[in-house]
Amino acid sequence: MKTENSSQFPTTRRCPECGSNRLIKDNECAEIVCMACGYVLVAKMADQGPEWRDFDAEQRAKRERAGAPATFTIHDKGLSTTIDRHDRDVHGKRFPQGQKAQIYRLRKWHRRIRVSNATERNLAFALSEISKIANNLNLPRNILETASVIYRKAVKQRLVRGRTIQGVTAAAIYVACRQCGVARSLEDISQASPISKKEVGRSYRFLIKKLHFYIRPVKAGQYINKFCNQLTMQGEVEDIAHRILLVAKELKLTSGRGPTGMAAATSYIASVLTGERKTQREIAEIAQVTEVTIRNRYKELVERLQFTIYL
DNA sequence: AAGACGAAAGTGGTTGA
DNA sequence: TCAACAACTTTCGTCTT
Repeated sequence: MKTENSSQFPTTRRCPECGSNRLIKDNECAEIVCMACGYVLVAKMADQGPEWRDFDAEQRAKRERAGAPATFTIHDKGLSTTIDRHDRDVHGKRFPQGQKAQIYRLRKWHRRIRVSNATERNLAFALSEISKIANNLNLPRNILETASVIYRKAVKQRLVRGRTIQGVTAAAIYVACRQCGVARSLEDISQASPISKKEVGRSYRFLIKKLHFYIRPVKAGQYINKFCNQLTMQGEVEDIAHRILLVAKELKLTSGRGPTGMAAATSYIASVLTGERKTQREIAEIAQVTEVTIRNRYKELVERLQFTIYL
């Protein structure tokens, strides 16, 4: 089972499958997984903690002082002041009649000004869209924040002009996933939004080009984590799949091959080797590749690995 | 009957002229 | 812009368990 970037999940919850309380939160895959049997309690969870961390009491005091953490997911970064509805001053005294009307007018204009110009309206709409998609995919908070920052950059550089806000928001989410190493495909994103896969891809390429982002290709290893979890396979299977992948890399069998196909094939071999057999179809469905691709990778691997496998 | 295998033709993306 | 190309998909018949 993966350990780096994973943390013991501090909870009294137990695995419904085996009853173990050894649950880990895998931030990379955004999942809560049982260490004992590999059961996925929450596939694609939402991170509910604050996005800042404190390392000592002093830091905590400093940060808590400011109230809610500043967030990029609300168009004014959540820092807006509102004039409340109770017609009382700071001392709790009621306003005199004349002042009441004045306060009412102030409140009205304040509300109007908050979402005033076109850019602000655009942001307000887009950021709610981002939240919607992230919620649909149950993505952790940091992805939401990252996507929001990316969208703000896009707006700032006037990149949204001429394309749909929803298209750009979907692309921003995808960029955020890639940047944070969370394996989510264009397909996943397009299913969680009203945008087609093609359009998300187009906006994505446009964004990384204009914003000069460098996105590392998704590693097959990230997909192994995802697939093994979704197939609820033992940690051991995942571990063996990783080892097979490592050998495959050394033998230069991975270059030019799709990472999903590679991950699917290694997961398949690992499942066969451990006796926890999954069918090619099952894996193909999760990995969104065809059985034929799994077979092709599998064939190449077995041909070259038969003398190197020492599992 | 389900799963695995593989051939053949088709598709979409990348690369280089 | 276009052709060549490799990877991948779809389809379908056959073999194996």
